Amino acid sequence: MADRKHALPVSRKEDFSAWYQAVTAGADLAENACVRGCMVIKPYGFAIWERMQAIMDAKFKELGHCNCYFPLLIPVDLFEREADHVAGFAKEMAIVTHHRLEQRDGKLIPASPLETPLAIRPTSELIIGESMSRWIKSYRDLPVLINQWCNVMRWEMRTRLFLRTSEFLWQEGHTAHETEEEARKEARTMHDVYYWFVHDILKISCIPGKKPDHDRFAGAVDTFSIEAMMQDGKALQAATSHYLGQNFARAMNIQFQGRDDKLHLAHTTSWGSTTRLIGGLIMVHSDDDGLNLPSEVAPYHVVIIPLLKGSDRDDDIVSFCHSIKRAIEKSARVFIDLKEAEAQNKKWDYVRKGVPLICEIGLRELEDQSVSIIKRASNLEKLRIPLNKFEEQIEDMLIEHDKILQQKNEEYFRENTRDDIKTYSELKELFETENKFVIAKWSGSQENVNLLDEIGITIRCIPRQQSNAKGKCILTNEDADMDVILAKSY
RNA sequence: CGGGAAGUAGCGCAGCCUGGUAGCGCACUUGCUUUGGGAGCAAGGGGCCGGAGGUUCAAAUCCUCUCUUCCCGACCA
Repeated sequence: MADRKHALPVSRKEDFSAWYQAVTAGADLAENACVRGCMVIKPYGFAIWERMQAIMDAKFKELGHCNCYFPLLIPVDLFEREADHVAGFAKEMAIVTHHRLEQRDGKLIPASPLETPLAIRPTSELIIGESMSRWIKSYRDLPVLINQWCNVMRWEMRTRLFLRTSEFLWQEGHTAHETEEEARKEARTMHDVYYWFVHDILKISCIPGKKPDHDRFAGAVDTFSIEAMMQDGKALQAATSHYLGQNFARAMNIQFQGRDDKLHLAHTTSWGSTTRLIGGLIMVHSDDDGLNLPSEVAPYHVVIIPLLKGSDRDDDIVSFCHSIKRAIEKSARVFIDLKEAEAQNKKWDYVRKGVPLICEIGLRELEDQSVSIIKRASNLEKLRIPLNKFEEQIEDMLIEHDKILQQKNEEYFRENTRDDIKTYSELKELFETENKFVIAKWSGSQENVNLLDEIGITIRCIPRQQSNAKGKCILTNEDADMDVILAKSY
């Protein structure tokens, strides 16, 4: 099919970055807003986010978390309480300093300065901790397990739709526990939840692991992440969970009276995942025809396009489309596109939108009660089957769709992961021409970590799954037995 | 925030050097034709050329400032 015309004007191979933008625009997911660094998430893109939310939210609740909502604005002096935390976020903080506009010479000028400037939340550990400190008196009040779905703002220098925008949507879970063990278990559990979501739901091959010390969340004791490989070989951090120790409890005075009658600081965690996951989906599963969506998060599983010719059979064709919808809607989200437009153009639009199964229904299908199907994940392979078979097979077809996406990505992941790079010079040489995931040994020493900076590589994580084999550190050549993943990252 | 490029109709671009009433392709509207694979012909609609200032009789075009986007760095989910 190499000679087939593709649905996008630019391929992954030609220009990955332009391709990414073409997929995003072609699927009508989002666009740049008139505000610097911010995006407008359009209906189809937001529908994907809503699917993600629904799935994760149900899982969080199943695990005992409750949703709530905290203010967008955080008094700046709260940040003075946690030194590492401020250090991490200060540079990208947006601050509200005034509360009033006045008109001067036809221009609006901020007028009344605030006594205490307010930060637009970059994350909510502090303001949630402030509440927790009042909620928690006794060990009987623990654990506190909460989550919020909201927006946050980080003033990034360089932005890209979904991957890095000044404002983005996310969920942030915050929990407080009686013991370190319990809090560590929570951070680990949520790390598992994210792995499940990214791997099992989004069908993205990824590595769960711990961040090296120099790359932890600002104020955390341990940070865990999910590292996924994009189709240009770069790593994308897909979700993180943190064990915060007693750092935030100390800063915000989250104390409780324990079983021993004494006062103790709580152990807290936080964990988050963002609309960046959509960027990850795009860069993992899309191809030169556009987006490709795993069924769990696809707004529509099946789109039916009637082929109408302005004849007296048109009504019959449309009713047949409704029969098809009724036959399969128990097992699939179905949309009949009745918009007056060229059927061919609609077809290519839905190809770009990554709809798993696109059905074209005209006179022929009406005559013999069959369905013509284009399988998005199988290089637009076409087949025609009787409606009753379609009804029987729809679930299997979606499972097959997901399997194809998963297998393609697994294969790519496998082919682009190297475990044979043993020395820094080999590493340097490799990354001069290619982007790969490299599994190598690291001593854990901060010494020579700057060598990685020089070649634009980072230690993505210390994978949870360790080989336990002995070897030499790729940076210092000392004996080392810890495996790490090295890669370029987004 | 440093280095580079670009902003002209919804999208992609030409025009700018050498100032003189704003163009092309796609998309959109209408009509006719076509019709199982991203249609053809014809007629239309849509832009004070990113914004502000300056030079000039006259600015899309020259000058200054500014905003935004894209690419390469640094920073980050």
